[in-house]
Amino acid sequence: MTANGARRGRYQTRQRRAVVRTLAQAPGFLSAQALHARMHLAGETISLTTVYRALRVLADAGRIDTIHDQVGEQLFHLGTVGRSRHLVCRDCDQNVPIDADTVENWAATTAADHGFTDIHLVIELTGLCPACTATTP
Amino acid sequence: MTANGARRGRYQTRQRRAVVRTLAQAPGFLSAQALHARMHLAGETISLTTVYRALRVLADAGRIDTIHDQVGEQLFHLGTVGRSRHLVCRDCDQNVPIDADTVENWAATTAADHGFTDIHLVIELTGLCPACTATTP
DNA sequence: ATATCTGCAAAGACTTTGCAACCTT
DNA sequence: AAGGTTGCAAAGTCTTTGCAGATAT
Repeated sequence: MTANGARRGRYQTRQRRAVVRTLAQAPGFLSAQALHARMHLAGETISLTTVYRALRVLADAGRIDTIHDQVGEQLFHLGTVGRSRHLVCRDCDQNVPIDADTVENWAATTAADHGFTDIHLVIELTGLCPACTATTP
Repeated sequence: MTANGARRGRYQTRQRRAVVRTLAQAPGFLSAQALHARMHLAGETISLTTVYRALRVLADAGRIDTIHDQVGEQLFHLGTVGRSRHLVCRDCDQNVPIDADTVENWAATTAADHGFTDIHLVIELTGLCPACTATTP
């Protein structure tokens, strides 16, 4: 949208390297705020603003996956293998990446059958993970 | 979270009826703000606060599906899991009911593979219909 | 009559933006 | 040197909450 968008992400900086490194060490998905907190604990010096900007650059470049938690907070995760989507636990937010080829093919086929183009599929699959299933009445 | 939660949704009010009615007439998913705007256009008098509260009541009661858009805004949709779904045109809102057995089976299988229970699947499939595809640059 | 709802304004949480100084190339 | 990047603070979204008055049952 902005002409400036194309120019972002050209320089390597201590902060951006740190963001990628921290993201790489994180187990699952992190919110921008959680990532920032984690970096601080690790002794990194970086502003929340910069974390957000770095994440946007990474997202624009397709280097990270993003999903949203139930409150609408964005969650980020490094390393995208294909267009993996996620299965999220409604209780503890634990999430598992899943292979969505089946649905995506279905979506593409279905849409094409009706002559629709420029398909966009939003899918949210939630449930209770094994642990929460056990502890829920 | 609040013990008060259980007491919500007991009274029928003009505003809540209007929320449900408007939601029922909407083609796909709407954000709280969009719903409020739509209601205003329709001549309804209701505050944004009340829209949010009504939506929460409906969501708590399981009467609406909620997902999140790409910016993290919550989107609501009356109706329900497991029913016939729709393919919606992003330009003209025209929608075609589609058979979602394939995805639903996929969802159930995938979730079960990971030990998840109480599965909830929300999908929104949009695109440009033949007519709009033709008239769009 | 009483518990629930509504609306306003204020507060909260997350994210983005303006701008001067600082770095990377 | 040139242009992207950073950090701070301020501003912007979307959403929730406190409270007094209005409303549903």
